[in-house]
Parts: sequence; structure tokens; C-alpha cells
Amino acid sequence: MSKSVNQTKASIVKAAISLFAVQGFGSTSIREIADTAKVNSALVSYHFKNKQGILEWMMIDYFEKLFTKLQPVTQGGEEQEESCFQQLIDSLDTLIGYQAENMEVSAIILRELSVDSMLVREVMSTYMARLKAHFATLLETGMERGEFDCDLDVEMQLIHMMGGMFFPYSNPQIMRELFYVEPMSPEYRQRYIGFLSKVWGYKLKNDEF
Amino acid sequence: MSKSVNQTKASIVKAAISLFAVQGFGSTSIREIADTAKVNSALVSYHFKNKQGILEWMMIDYFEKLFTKLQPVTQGGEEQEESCFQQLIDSLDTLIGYQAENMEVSAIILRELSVDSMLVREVMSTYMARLKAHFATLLETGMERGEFDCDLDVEMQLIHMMGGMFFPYSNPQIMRELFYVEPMSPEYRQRYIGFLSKVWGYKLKNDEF
DNA sequence: GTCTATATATTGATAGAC
DNA sequence: GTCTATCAATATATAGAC
Repeated sequence: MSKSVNQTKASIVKAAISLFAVQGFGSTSIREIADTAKVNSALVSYHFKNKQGILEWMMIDYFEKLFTKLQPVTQGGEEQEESCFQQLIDSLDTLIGYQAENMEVSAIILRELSVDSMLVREVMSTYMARLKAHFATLLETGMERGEFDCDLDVEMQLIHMMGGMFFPYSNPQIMRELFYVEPMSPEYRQRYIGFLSKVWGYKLKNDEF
Repeated sequence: MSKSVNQTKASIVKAAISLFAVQGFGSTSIREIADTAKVNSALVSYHFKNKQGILEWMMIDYFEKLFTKLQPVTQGGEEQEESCFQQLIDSLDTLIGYQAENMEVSAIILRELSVDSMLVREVMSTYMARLKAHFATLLETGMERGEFDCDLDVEMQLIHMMGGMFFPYSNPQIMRELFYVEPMSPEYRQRYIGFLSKVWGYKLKNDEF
């Protein structure tokens, strides 16, 4: 019985992550990755077929693990279950925490999602669509239940919400050098969730005031 | 008297923009740019020194023109001048409009700002810092004047605001394929500004209710 | 699974003629 | 400013031994 993930394969991925993160996918060569991982460069082709194969593996692994952590939305009818507001905050917290724990991969993926390729389109139509659906469901059922303000454009709320969640992990350098915050730290996560709770507190329906 | 910007130089930039946008800076070669621009590849080195030189030219040109359009904040003491809230909305509208008019370059810059290089650090410490200062001033003076809710974390508001503004232009593909909106269109701009006005309307101090 | 060796193509960049 | 010609470096990818 061998290790579930090959040691060489793991070290290639690890090296690729650190290189892609600082200099970008396109500016990184297979040889560079192999050297950093201290493995023979031919092994990259063996394990991943080509450079894009590493990125593909990285993206799938990232999203599969993410969806393991995201609790499915409880839409069930009756009492005692969590409010949509609470579920929303929990989901945001999970997503932010996950991005913080995987800063480099998060940044790589968000960056590479802005280029045009077959791989990107596939990730977009599967994982990103699933992620959007998750938050859309929360927002919509929350509105049906009267938990949220129905006056606001739902799609715009989603866009604004996603922007707010992704941006700090898409451009951590901006966070660090411009705002002097470390998006990787638990403090940031807590601060951000606190901020969101407060902002949305204002948007809850009247009886919340 | 010759043209202020060399024709060849302009066509190289134009070609580089379309290539960088779809396949990324690192995955684009000088030859590819030259071929697309239908100019000799040696001219790229002549006009821009190297590939990074094109990106540098692109960034400087982009930000210089942006700051031409952004109205300086009027902090002056007395009446009759615009409210900070209105100035904020105006600035956001300008920035969003500018990004929409320069979709490809906006996406390229936001993407490349997430890699680590000397150029990026310089752009960050000059232009991005200036942009942050612009919005920070608006928010802070607005709070001093009692136009905004002072309970909210200012820095977090800035971060969230920037995220919301940049994200759609950083990842236009997500907007198109996930939300079915075209961030380049004037409709989107209007819709987004309308949304923001409404959201912040809730956060204005009490006498606004 | 890992290595050596290598084929083949592409890269960025420049020297020098026009 | 523009071109041709070219170099040296580096790229990806594979065949075949171990």
C-alpha cells in the first residue's frame, strides 16, 4: 500500500504553487518548478502531462476541498434551524477562512480565472457556478422568509458580496501595502465578518431594528 | 512636427493589450505581439526596451489618464459645495466608467498587480496609494461632517468598496458567464451605481431616514 | 516511478545595413 | 525608425534505459 498522494507529485505541486503565486503561471517554466521541487524535470510531464496539468490539478483539489467545508443550505420548512442570515455569515466565514488558509492557491486561481482557456471555462461552469448558486440560494430563501431587505437588487448584492470576498485574496499585495492588513490572519477574518454582520444588520427587515 | 505618439508604438501597445488580456503577460511573446501588430519584432525592443516596458507604458498611461478624470476632493469649509456622499458617488461612477471604457487594460493591470515585481511595487506605492487616498479622504471628511455612519470600520469600508469596484473589471469573465451581465455596458455602470447609492443610503446618519 | 539524453521549437535581445 | 539576420538561452516534450 503506497501513499495516497505520491511524494514527488506533492512536491511538484508545492513548488508550482510558490512559483505561480509570485511570478504567474505563464512566466514559470517546468524546469523552474522541477528545480524548486528538487525533482527531475521529466517527472512533471509524467505526473501532470504538462504545465497546465499542474494548474488543473491545483484548481480541482482546491474547489473539491472547499465544497467539503461549505455546509449545504438548509432549506427545510420548520423551526429551530439556523436563520438564513446566520447561514450566510457562516458560509462567508468558511470561504474567507479557506482562502486565508490557502492564500497562494486562492490568488493563483483568481488570477488565472481572468485568462481565457478551456480549463478556465470548465472551472467556471462547474465550481464557480456551484459557488454562486450556494450564495444565491441563501440570499433568495432569506428574502422569501423576510429576513433580508427585498428592495435591493439580488444579483448586484451577489456581485458585490463576491467582490468583497475575493478581492483581498486576489490581491493580497494591495491589502498589505495599501491597507496594512494581512488577509491571511485570523484577525482579518474576524474583522471582516464583523464588518459584514454590521453592514447587513442595517439591511435586515424592520423588526431587527 | 511628428505625431505625438508614434504609429508603430501605438499599434504595438494595441496588440499587446489584446494579447495580454486573453492569455496573460507571461504567456505572451514579443514576436507574437509584433506579428499581431504587423510590425517587425525588433521594433518592440527599440520602442519599449523589452516586454515589461510595454506593460510599464500601459500602466502609467492608464493611471495618468484616470487621475485626469477623477475630480479632486473639495474639502473647503463652506456651503453650496457638493456633499461628500455625492462626491463619493461621482468618483465611483468615474472610476467604474473609466474601467468600463478600458476593460482590457483594467483586467491586465489588476491581474498583473497580483504578481511580485519592482514595477508592481512602484505602481502600488504611487498610483494605487493615490487612489486609496482619494476615497479615504472622501469617506473621512464625510464622517467628520456627519454625512456617514461613524460606527463602521473605515478601512474595512474602503476595502469592501474597492473590492466591489475592481472585481467586475478584474474578472469580467465571471460577470459574463456567471451573472450574465456585461460590465462594459453603460447599463451595468448605472445599475451598480444605483445599487451603491441605495446601500449607502441606509448607512447615512439618522436624519436621512 | 525515476532517470539521462536529446530533439525540436521558441524565447528575448542585439548588431549592423538601410 | 525600420529592417534582416542571427545568437545564445531557454522552452516543452519524449524516447528509452534502469
